[in-house]
This record gives sequence, structure tokens and C-alpha cells, in this order.
Amino acid sequence: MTDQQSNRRERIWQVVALIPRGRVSTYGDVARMAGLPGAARQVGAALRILPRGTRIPWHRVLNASGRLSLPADSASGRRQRARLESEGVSFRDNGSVELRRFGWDGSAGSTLG
DNA sequence: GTTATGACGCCGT
DNA sequence: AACGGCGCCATAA
Repeated sequence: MTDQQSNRRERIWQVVALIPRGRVSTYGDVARMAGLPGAARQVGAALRILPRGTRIPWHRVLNASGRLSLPADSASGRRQRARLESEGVSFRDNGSVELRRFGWDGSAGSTLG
């Protein structure tokens, strides 16, 4: 693996690290913010391999529909939801989240759901 | 080099 | 709204 590729991974982590507590983003947006438009799947792959106990707020990344991409019944899925709720993020009955997306600058104010 | 496989996303039906 | 199909990008087999 070239350093380009590990840089790509680290760039993704770096972007995710910027998502403030209580806010969320999407795989696609993270990819774009990392300068990797269209590489949404790579964001998921990068988050999947995070070491245990990482400080990267991986749980703040949702899919474009505003829902968890992790199976809701899985251990990590429940962990993700619990962490989000502990940050004040609330969910609808359908599983979509009710919070604003973290985006570029102040322009991020759209409601997801 | 080819073919699966995914924490994805968009569009048409 | 739900589903399926296809594109996308990197890895693994």
C-alpha cells in the first residue's frame, strides 16, 4: 500500500474527527470533505477498521438517508445509537435521525429526516 | 487480470 | 415509500 492510500484513510479519519459532539454527517459528505468525492464506501471501510478505543467519533457518520448503516440489532449498531442518544441526538420511530448535518461552514443548517 | 464484497448514493419504477 | 439496478472506489480472493 502506498502512502497515498494510508493518507486517504487518515484524511477520512481526520474529517470525521471534526464532526462536533451532538452533530452528524454522512459517508458521502465526509468523502467530499476529505477531497475524495464518490468514495463514500471507502469512508465506511476506513471507519470499520478503526482500532478499539479510538477517539474518532465514528458513530456520528450516517448514510444519506439519515439512518445508521449498521444493523440496528447488531452490537455496534446499538452502541452507535446509544452514543448518539447520549449526545442528545434523537431518533424518529422510523429510525431516521432528527439532527442537523455537520457540513462545510455555517451553511450547514439543513434538517435531516 | 477477473470477480466478489461492502458502515454508500442516486435514479427510475 | 419501498425496491431494485447501477455506478462508484478500494480490498481481497
